[in-house]
Amino acid sequence: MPELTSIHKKFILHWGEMGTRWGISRSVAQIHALLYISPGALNAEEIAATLSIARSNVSTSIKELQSWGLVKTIHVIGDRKDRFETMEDVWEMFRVVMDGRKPREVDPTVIMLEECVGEIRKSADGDRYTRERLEALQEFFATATDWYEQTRGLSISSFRKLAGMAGWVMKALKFDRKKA
Amino acid sequence: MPELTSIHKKFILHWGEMGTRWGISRSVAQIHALLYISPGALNAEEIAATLSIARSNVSTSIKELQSWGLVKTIHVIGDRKDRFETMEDVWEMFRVVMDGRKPREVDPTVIMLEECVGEIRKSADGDRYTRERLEALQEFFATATDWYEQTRGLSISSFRKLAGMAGWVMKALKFDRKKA
DNA sequence: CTTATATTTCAGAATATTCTGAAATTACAG
DNA sequence: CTGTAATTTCAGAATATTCTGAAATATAAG
Repeated sequence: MPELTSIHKKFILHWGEMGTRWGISRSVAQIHALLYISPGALNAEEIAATLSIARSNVSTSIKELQSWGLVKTIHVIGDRKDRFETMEDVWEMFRVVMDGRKPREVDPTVIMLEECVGEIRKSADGDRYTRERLEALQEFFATATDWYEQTRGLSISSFRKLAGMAGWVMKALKFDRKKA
Repeated sequence: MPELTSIHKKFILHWGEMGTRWGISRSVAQIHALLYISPGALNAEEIAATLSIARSNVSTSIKELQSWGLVKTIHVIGDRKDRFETMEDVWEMFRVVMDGRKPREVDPTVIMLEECVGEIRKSADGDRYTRERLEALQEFFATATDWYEQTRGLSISSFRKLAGMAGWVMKALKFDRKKA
């Protein structure tokens, strides 16, 4: 990406703002956006120059993106600089992000809930209401996790089909309910 | 919630931290957690005292939770203070959050992508690569939105069934692929 | 080994966000 | 009306996060 067109800028800036809403720093999200629309891998200097951010910031941000599995390093013979690229497939990108967030956010929450519910069960007085609420949360996370595991491997086209089925199932269930 | 048990504290603190990772301020998330495990509606003073935060902070945070549709005001005769409660059903809670985030985050992104792709199509040179990448994003958002609309109304039990079907579909599709 | 190039680290500056407390506003009982 | 309780607003303090630039470290060519 030698020169950014106004469209490139628009996309990168928007992606950066979206990032901040999801707990991702502007630089990290902007770099990801830039790599996403770059036909070839870019080196750190290019990224820094294109986005007008410090070289060191690129280093740190790239490391974070790599830790998420979103960016890979490319080596080109005759070029000592590392080059970076991200995946083209949005669906894979989404899965990678989910896979990255689950162990950092979902798993610790599930553990916390288990610990809390476990303690309530042990105690004599047994805070009934809290227990019910936390168990409801546990069920939610169990369902969500289960669902994610079941669908993780689906291609985008399979997923589209599944969405169609979901609509059908929903209608059928509503019909059942009316009958009952 | 007159006195918080250690379990209550554990849950509230964890929920608060999770909030910060998802772009929700600690106070807002903690108040939500507190209301979630409170058997009855609480007034602002009680919330402030229980969580050791400023009364004004409660006011602002409650307003934010209300703007998301996560908290409702309850009036009790003989009590001039507003009381607040949140929904018990986690599934509904999730849907409300999704419904709240979609117009603020997904819709503007979809519009941005439409604008960008529209401009590329108009221009003579037509940045092929960028166009492909942005169209891929559009497809992703279209599928996700479609899927969400189809499943929005499902109960948690229907959703569990759907997850089972998804597993089945995935296997079937893998089988097809091998045959082809 | 020396030197040039590339990358990382990290202290502190810049920035952004959240929170507080005081003042203003609103709501309503008497 | 008047006075009191409740709520909201908002300027600035407190805090947290992000970013920069310089120094340290690593890498490899000559």
